[in-house]
Amino acid sequence: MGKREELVIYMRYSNYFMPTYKEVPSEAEVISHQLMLRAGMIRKLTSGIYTYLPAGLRSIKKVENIIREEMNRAGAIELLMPAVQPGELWQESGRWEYYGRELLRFKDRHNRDTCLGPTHEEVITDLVRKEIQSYKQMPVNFYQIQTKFRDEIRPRFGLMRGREFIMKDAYSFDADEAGANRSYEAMYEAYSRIFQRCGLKFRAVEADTGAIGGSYSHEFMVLAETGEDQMINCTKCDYAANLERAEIKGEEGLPGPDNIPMKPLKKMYTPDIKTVEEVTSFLDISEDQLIKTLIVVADNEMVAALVRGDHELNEAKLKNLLDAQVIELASPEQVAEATSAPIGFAGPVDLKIKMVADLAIQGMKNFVTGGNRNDLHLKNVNMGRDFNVERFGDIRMITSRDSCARCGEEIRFGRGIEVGHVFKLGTKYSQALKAIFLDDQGKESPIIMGCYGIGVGRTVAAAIEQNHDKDGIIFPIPVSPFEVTILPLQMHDAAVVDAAEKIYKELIAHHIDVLLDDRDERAGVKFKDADLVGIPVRVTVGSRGAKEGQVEIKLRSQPESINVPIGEASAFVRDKVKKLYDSLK
RNA sequence: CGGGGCGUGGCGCAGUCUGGUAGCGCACCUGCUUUGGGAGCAGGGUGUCGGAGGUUCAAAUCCUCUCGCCCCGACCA
Repeated sequence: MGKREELVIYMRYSNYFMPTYKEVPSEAEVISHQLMLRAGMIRKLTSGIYTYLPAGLRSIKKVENIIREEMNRAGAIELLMPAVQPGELWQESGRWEYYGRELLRFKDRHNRDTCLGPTHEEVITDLVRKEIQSYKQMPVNFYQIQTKFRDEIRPRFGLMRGREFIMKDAYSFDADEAGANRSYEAMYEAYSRIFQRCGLKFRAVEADTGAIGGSYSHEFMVLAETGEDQMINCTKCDYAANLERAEIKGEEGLPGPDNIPMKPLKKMYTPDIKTVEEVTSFLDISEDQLIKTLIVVADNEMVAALVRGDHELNEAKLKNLLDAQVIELASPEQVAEATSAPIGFAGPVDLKIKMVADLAIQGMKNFVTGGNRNDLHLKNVNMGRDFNVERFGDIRMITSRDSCARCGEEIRFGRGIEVGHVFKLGTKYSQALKAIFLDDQGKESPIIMGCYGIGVGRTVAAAIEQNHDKDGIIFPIPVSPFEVTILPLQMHDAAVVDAAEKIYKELIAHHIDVLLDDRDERAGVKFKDADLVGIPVRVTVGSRGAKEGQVEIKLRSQPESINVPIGEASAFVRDKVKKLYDSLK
């Protein structure tokens, strides 16, 4: 940072703007949201849309700068794309229809379809197809830090899930698979460094690729109980995945022993018995002797998905297995149409639509299913004899009884906040938008892409979620709006004010971000605010100490404080600051 | 989009059922005292009761419509 002198005046609390709340605003549910409001970092304008107040903006900028440094170090090049985008491009990529209602669309004065960019694959690919023709121009990786807009169904948790938010997005372009993999690895490494430097406890987990599409991806999850995403990790090896993606591999996936004889099929009268619980208790069987038949609509085609009674369907996995764009559970009317029975009585026997089954079902014999007729279930149903499925696949949610898909050891469930996501996109967008290059043989191929996002505001929120106590935020120093705060407790005592000013000026001269709380407030108020905002290093200057030439230095993260002579305070503080940074390397 | 809830001073809320001059705490302003963990006393200002329409002698309160926000669900980086 340059121009330190200009900042000096702004770092006096009396000239600053950091309006704090004593009370918890009722609208805030999670701790990071409450604390950011209370600490005067953000204010809401409307649902999911926030103003970053000066202190909040400082934190945001700190994260942005860390991202910038690491992206640049990884060889990515910064640019800035427009927030407003022509619908035409989205129609060309096919996402105008598939992106859904989060894409905020409107018409300009010429009645042209227009949208606010929720992401920038289309725009960057359009740029690249116009500018890059040869393998010699690659690899290249462009990134930007920019405001995105996604018209979320339900914004919540402050900056954690806003509609308007700041995101770093990067897009890599390579001439071959090996290069694309290197680009991906470089971003994976950069992300690890970024979150490490932000002082976050995080984990990279394998993830589903979702609406953006593509072939391979990792999510960077900040570990937090209040996280919106569930994930699993192996207690032994380093396998970790989000719940949608978590693979299941076990002996149950193998065909069962052939020596269990098939019993004759039996019809069971089950009046108004619909749910798995009702059926199993009515027929006195365990849940794993039952097969659930779930009817879904995959790209307008009805498909039946079979999973064991005690298992849950994983729609993301099913979507991938079926290679579908959109998948949703069928409505009661659609279920009735497909099974000629109300919901609760669907079964695979004599079902006319496409059927796929979970791997866990392969070994099952003599199980119970719905009978495709009101109040009817079937007992002793067997695959092969009574019905056949088109294919088997891993289409269920992982459970705590499952073991690690890689090494077979125990897995653990946890929650996290997704702060970053890296995708290997492949050629999905380059093909759709015709971003073609000539290789060294003079042959045309689509460029191989990757895309890489980081939620900047979400990263700040996640840091707070992970670092706070009953008094407020305990900022990791790289993310804190200020590195140091000085509290002169008696503004009418010249010795106190002089000592505080002296230390303040010395720290400024040494390029430390310091906030001097020169308000004419009582000591308690200054302490409470300093704790609430979570500035990592606190210098307290009181009358008694000043008379003896001492000030008190305390870390926000530690309970104890230490007295230091006024003349040594600046050097002592700078050393503390350095150590706090060093601890995150 | 479905279900639930809430809109009363800057913030947190009471008052609404049972209509009758709009209140409390915090914050804010003035004065005095106080002064190392969100001070005390005294005085003061602060409201289109989300908006529109209706019922009524009279509406924050009852009725209709509408807007906004929050929570749960589906969905999603």
